[in-house]
Amino acid sequence: MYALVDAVAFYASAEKVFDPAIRSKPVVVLTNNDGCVCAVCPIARRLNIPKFGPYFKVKQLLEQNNVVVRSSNYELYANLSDRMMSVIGRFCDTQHIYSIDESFLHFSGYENVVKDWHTYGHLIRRTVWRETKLPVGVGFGPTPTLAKAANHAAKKLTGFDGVAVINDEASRRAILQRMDCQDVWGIGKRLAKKLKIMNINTAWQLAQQNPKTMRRAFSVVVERTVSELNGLVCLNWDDVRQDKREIYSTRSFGERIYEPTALKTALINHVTIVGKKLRAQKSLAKQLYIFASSSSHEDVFYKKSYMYQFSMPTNDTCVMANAVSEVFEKIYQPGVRFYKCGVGALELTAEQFQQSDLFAPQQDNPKLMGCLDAINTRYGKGMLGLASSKLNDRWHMNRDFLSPQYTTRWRDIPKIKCDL
DNA sequence: TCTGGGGTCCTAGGACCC
DNA sequence: TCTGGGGTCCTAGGACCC
Repeated sequence: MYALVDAVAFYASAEKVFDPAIRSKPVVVLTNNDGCVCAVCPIARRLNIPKFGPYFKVKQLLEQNNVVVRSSNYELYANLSDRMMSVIGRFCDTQHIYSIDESFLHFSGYENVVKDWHTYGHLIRRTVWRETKLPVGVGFGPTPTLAKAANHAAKKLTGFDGVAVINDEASRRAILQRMDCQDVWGIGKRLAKKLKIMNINTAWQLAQQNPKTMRRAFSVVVERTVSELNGLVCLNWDDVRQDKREIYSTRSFGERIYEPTALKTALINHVTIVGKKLRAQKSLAKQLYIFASSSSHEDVFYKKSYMYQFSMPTNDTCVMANAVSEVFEKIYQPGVRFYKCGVGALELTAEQFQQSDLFAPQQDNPKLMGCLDAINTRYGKGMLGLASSKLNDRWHMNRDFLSPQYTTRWRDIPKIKCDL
């Protein structure tokens, strides 16, 4: 049995944790630079605000309805996510954290431990709420895709109250018949449209298709989805949590930038993030993709990228920063209103298989990187970094509606007034 | 006045080579 | 006169997810 546990509108719910005054109000959270709406709490959902629609287009609607608007407070969300995940992890000995607010649980050998999945799901929900004040939905199913479907039912369909279980033919049918294809994990807008033409509208109808036919018509991914909907596990536990094959860090700027130093500083910061993620996964990159662009909404769209080949795979931030410096002139062009940039690590290999090269000019320094990571873990990120990442930080994001970092910054810790 | 997220995986198609 | 393959590498962009 698999379970998928995730938070209801996580970012919006996280904003409510330390601010009880807004718990009964409609709340939305914006993406980086306050660009789009990315989380809509259940109360605000009634206003039909499009998720990932640009903020400026719904600003008026939000104001008219007294919706509380917040910028993304990643420091807060990351910390609350850690707390939530550790509570959920107590309910199963194999947990896989799939995203900031979702985790899969794999129950193997629990037949005699858990008598009733509904009761167990409600226990998880109650415990997470009591200990973190975050509302979660819990879905159980015999495959990861069915657990996802049950989770969807738990949160979106009437009559489920936060927990749904697919554990026999009747429950599978009841839930899949009430779900659109597009609500199935792995079926997006485009595929749903094509399926509709074939007169496949509900998840149940999709499950009735022949997997081999679906493979021919679409891809192996759709074939697997259909099989999973029928209770055949295709995404095994190792697949679900296998290492990433690409690691990116990209970001748009708070304001357009023109200066080379500012752009270069931003790129070095991205390299720092990618390096850290690579080392966390114990991977090395053979290639580094480096790009910068103007806005795609601009009349003339400018984008330049460069694929850097390392002489041997690396996860050393200094080596990667040198690569950025080396190719920077090929990417920067004076006069361009730069809007976005980033780097990606590609062609990843495992650290344990590193082949050293006596004559390589490239100098990796794993000890230095280990020390860097240890210091930043201990004293907060950004405590120790490359000088070139601090030269000019005019490119920082806009976060006009930011809440305090209640749990990660001393001066933001909530104070309780006590008049005796 | 201006404003439009970020990450990962996959594939079609172009360029180049023999 | 008419015809002309296959592999590799790289890139841009599609598709999906949260």
